[in-house]
Amino acid sequence: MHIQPLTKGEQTRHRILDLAEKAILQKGFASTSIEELIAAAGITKSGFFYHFRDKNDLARALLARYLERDEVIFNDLFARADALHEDPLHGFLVFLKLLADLMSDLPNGHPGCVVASYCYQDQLFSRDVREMTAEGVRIWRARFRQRLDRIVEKYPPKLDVDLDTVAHMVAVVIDGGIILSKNLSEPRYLPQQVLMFRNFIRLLFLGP
Amino acid sequence: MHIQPLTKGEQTRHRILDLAEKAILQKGFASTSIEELIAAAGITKSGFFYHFRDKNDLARALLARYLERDEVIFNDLFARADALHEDPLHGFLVFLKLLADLMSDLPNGHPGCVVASYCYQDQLFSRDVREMTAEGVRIWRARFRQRLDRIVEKYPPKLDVDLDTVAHMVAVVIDGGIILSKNLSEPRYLPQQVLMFRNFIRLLFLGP
DNA sequence: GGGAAAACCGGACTCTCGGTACAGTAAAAA
DNA sequence: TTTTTACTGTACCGAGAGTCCGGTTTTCCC
Repeated sequence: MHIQPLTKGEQTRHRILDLAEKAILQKGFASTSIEELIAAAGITKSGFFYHFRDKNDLARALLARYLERDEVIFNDLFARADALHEDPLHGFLVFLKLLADLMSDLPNGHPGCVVASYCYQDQLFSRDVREMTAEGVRIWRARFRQRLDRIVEKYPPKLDVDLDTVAHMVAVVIDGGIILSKNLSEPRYLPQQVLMFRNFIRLLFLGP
Repeated sequence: MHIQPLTKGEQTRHRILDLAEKAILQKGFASTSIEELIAAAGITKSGFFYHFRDKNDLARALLARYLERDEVIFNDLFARADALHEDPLHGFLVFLKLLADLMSDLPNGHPGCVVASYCYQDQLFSRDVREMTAEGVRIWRARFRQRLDRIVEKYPPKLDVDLDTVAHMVAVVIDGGIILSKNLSEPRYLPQQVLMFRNFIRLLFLGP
């Protein structure tokens, strides 16, 4: 797997997406103007519309890139965790620790979740974009559900719980933690929440 | 405590706020136009600006009302829970059950959290509005922290946890659960998350 | 180095939105 | 009845949003 160089067009496209993502996570999609993006990117309006059909197309591209990156990040974290621990439960616990570490390392705190941001403005987007966010959440659930299935084979849970709900909770804690951190301007709250969820997993499968 | 009748002006003001809240939770603040609100409320633009100085003032009033209502709802739930159980831990567990029930009873699912909605568009609001959201979260934390302090006196936790982080987690689970439910259009996921958090509290203070 | 495709530029056009100003009026409260 | 309260009506403005088209430069590839 080698990295192929980006064409000039792809570079510009990524530059626009970077600027758009930052702006959208702070002001929302509607109040992020195309004009401000092209001004910051150093291109003209026509240049923008060469890359994106319309504003909704920008939203779609942004979300697609965000979901792809998430996939890469989580695959990497799981791979690193699995390399350290063969046991499914302890692998998962290590993963959560790595995740919390990753979030602690973000200097200005987590910039925000595009999916969460879209969810409070979903009427702005076309149906296919909304379906993308839903599909993204389902993929998350499936990924963690798979891990949990392997855990319960070896560690019967101390309480009778629905594993899909536990799998959902990963996303819930992250999205809720981001909101908490943003609201109180305290980046450390997010990793704290992840570690508290980790405590829950420990208690649930391992006990005190 | 008796309810005093609303003046006509207060009725209109509330009607505007109702419409604004619903719209803002679906489209975001920026794309909720004053024009659409007055059309739906059956008043004119002048009527709107009689009640609110500008759009930011609308945002402030909306948030203030939301926080006040939250306070009333949670006071009521705690009062009902405390009436059933004197014990702090079991009172808290009953509270969480009542909260989950309340959320299950919302026919179209939870409409959304104004604080969470504002958080992904905070650059749109004046400093005082942002400070209000932060203060709202702090009040939440203080409320739950107080309960947890009373619990630990009687039930030493099975793990060494920071109680502020546990207190934060109530808001985290609710805000994250709302996002989950909205994204997958499945209202039941939110109460499920609350009950899963309840499981965590049980395991933490009571054990399996 | 030449041609084709990719990557943009310039500018114009239409719409909506937030906000202002101000004069007047109906209805409710005192 | 008088005085607030709660609006209506109209007219206006500047800013900015999204869109479109015809042209021009830049880059890539042979």
